[in-house]
Amino acid sequence: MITLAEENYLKAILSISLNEDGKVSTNAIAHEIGTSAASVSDMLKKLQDKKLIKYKKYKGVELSKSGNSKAINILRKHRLWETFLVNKLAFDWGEVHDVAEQLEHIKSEELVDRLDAFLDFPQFDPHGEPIPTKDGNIPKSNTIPLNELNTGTKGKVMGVTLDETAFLDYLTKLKISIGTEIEVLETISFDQSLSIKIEQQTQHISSDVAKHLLIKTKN
Amino acid sequence: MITLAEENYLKAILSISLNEDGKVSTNAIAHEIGTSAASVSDMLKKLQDKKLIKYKKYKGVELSKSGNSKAINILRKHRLWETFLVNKLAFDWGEVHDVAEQLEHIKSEELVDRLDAFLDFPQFDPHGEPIPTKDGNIPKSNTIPLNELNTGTKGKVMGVTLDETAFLDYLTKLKISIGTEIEVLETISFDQSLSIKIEQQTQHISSDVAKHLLIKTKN
DNA sequence: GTTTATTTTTAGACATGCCTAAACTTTTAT
DNA sequence: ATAAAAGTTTAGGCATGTCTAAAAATAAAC
Repeated sequence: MITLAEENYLKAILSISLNEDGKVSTNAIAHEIGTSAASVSDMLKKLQDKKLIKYKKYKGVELSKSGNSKAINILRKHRLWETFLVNKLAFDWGEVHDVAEQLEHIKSEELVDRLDAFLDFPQFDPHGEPIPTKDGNIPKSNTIPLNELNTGTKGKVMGVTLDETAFLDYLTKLKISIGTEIEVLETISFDQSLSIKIEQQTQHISSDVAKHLLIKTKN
Repeated sequence: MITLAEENYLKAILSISLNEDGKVSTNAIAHEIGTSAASVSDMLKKLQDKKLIKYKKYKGVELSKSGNSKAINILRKHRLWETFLVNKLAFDWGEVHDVAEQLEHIKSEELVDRLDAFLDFPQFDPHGEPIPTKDGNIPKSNTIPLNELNTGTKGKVMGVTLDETAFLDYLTKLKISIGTEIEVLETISFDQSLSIKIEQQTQHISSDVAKHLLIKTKN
């Protein structure tokens, strides 16, 4: 039986792996989970014993085959529940993360399958993030982060890659949501910040914000 | 913060209180939860410290005001989730209990409110059991257990008061579900078993089964 | 009203998952 | 190439919630 804490570690390792390549460091996991490096070391030993990760002391960690499929399944459940909360219960996209963090640990394959069907087998969650399929595939969408767009390019916001209330609330303030049309007016080479046009208005955003916005360009 | 284990103890105490009156014994709780009396004793001390129960050593236990409202809220969540699973996800009524046992611990008042609205504020769950309202009221239905009906009486099954797979599967086999019309043909005084008519068929059931079937008589 | 049986509580242990402080590796800088 | 810095692991502790075995309190039986 896998515990709640173990599931959270697997999810954290997957989440870090998706953003950067190579082995995942103890500190990165500690930062992601909000715990001490010592606690992470403890847990890595346990996950190693259960063959959920590949781990050599001081050398970082990666998910094993079974650990990866478990982690992807948690991600799948998280994103399906977020979709449910927004599409069926009319939650705001900034409000759903914490509840989905709890719901993702409910154990019932039947429940997930039926929820998936109830939602009409969505491919992307309310933030535009791909929902892994039952067999572990992660749908690809041909989008690129806003900060990689050339000046003058127009496109549509297809998703965000950060699921934090503060970030999502800021987007709401900027009148940015899924589907919003954006044009890159200027990129400041000094700090990679961007001037963009949203609904006839000019806004200026940092590269930190831009890199978490997934854009589909018109071509 | 209330822990998962504490919630389960409160729920168990409430559940026992609803079936029999007077203080709840340590053994009864141990039996309900499936743990040892020693563990129950330990936990009762903790619940006492948190003022969730009224407890004197060796003298049994009852819920405090705040403990009662917390327990009723868990019951409310359990029954709302069961309703969701059956009405929206098309689960069978015998399959939902274990999943609802997990879902009932999700912490979000907003979620419960929205779920309630999404389900159109149901008063009874799929087993016919009353769903406590947000303010803690438990709706009454004018039903009586089948074993208390007089011979010759006709009525309709409005609910069951036992949420066990084996019991619910047996009912399915007898073709008994919510709404089924039943007539009491004969009661055997020796063992209180009953002959009943269901959909033109005569069946014989034990008093153990009959007492868990809630009937609304035609009058 | 004792004695016996039952129920309940305490005592001592154990697993999980977290912590801080100290020790040990690896990496970086000079 | 060695010293300093950064990262990681171990050691020892603590809280939660469980267990078994033994002690204490209550209830039942004679």
